[in-house]
Amino acid sequence: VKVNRSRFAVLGLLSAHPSTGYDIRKTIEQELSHFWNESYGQIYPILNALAEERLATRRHKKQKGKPDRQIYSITPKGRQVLNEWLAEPSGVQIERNETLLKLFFAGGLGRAARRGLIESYRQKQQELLSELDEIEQALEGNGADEPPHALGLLTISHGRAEARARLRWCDQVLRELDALPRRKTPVRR
Amino acid sequence: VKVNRSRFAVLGLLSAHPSTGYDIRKTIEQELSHFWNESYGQIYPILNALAEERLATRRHKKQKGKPDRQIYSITPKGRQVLNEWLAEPSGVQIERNETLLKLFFAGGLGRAARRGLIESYRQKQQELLSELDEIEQALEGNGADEPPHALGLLTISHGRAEARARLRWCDQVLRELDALPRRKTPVRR
DNA sequence: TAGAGCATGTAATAGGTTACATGATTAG
DNA sequence: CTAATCATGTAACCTATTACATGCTCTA
Repeated sequence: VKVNRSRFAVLGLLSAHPSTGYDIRKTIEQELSHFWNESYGQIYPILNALAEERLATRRHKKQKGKPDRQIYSITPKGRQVLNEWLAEPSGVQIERNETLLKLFFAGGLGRAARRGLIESYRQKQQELLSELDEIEQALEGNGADEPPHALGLLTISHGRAEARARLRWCDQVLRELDALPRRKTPVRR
Repeated sequence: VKVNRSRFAVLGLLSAHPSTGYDIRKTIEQELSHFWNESYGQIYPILNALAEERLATRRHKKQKGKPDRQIYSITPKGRQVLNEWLAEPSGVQIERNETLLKLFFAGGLGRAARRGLIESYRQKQQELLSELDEIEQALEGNGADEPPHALGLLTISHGRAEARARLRWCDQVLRELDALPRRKTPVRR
C-alpha cells in the first residue's frame, strides 16, 4: 500500500482549523519545517482534490485591498480518513544524507577537504539547533490564550536529540580523521 | 546551483572499481542502504549518460550461461568531476519524518494509538541498529586481503548515533505521554 | 520607490519508484 | 519443481520544486 503523505500533511493542518493554501504553507514553514516541507505546487492541487473527494469543503471569502481567500474546512469524513492514516504505523523511510555520501567516497580527497566536509556539516547542525529554538517559540503559543502545542514540542525535542547526536559524531570524526592514514584512495576489492 | 546527486552516487561507486549497473545496485543495497538508495530505473539511464559525457567508458563483455555485462569504468575527467562535487559543501536537506508528522496531528487520537505510533517507531530504530551491524560486516572486508573501508565505517557510526538518539527520545516520550492530559484534540488558535 | 506581504494558481521540469519483459542457470 | 541470482533495460506513473503570471497595500 502506497499513500500520498502530502495529502495528509494538508489534511492534518485543516484538522486544527479552517485554512487557505497560503495559511497552510505558512504554518508548515513556521512549525513543521524541521521535518516536513510542502510547496504551493503541491498544496493548491491537493486542496482541490480534497474538496472533490468531500474530505474538505471550500468557501470563497471576498476581501478588499487583498486578494480573495479560498477557505477550506475539514469534513467529518476527512477527519475519519485522517485518523485512520494516523493510526497505521509508518513504513521505514531511508533518508538520504548527502554528507555521508560524500564522506563515503572521500578517499581521493585531501586532508583539508575531508575535514571541511565534516566541519560544514557540523555547522549546519548548529544552525538547525537555532532554528529549532525559533520553532519552539511558535509552538509555545505567544498569545496568552493559546495553549502550547504539546505534541509539536515533542517533535522539537526529537530534532534536538538528532542534531546533538550528529554534533557529537562530528567531533569524534574530526578527531579520528587525523589519526587516519593519509594515503591515497583506499581502493577496495 | 542544483545538482543531480544520483549521478554522483553512481560515479562515486565507479571511482572504486569498474562495475555494471547490476553491481552498483547491489553495492548500494549492501553498503549504502542506511543513508542512500537508487533503483534500476535511475542507475541504467545514468550510466548511459555518464558514458555519453565521457565521464565513464563502457565495454561489453560476453558471458555464457549468464546475460552479457556492460562494464563501466570511470575516466580521468569523471574522477575530476566527482572530486569537485565531493569538495563543495552540501546544502541543507530537510528530511521528512512521517512519524513526527503523525505525532504532530495525533491530538484526536486515543491514548493507545498515540503510544503505538511511538512504539512502532522505536522498533524500527532497533531494527535499523541490526541492519547497521550487517552493513558493518560488509564494510569490514570479509576477505583477508581486503582492507576495511574506514570512511564507510564512519557512516555506520553516524547511523548508530542517530538511531540511539531516537531510541532515547522514544523512551522519554513514552514516559511523558502518560503524564499528558487525555483531553480531546487540543485545537489551537 | 522598491520590496515585502497577501493570495491563487499553473506549466515546465526534475527526480524517483514500480512493474514489466526476457531468459538461462543454479540451489534448495 | 520453485525460487533466487544473474543482467539489462524501458514505460508508466507518482512526487516535488521552480518559475511564472497577476495585482493590491503597506512599510522602510
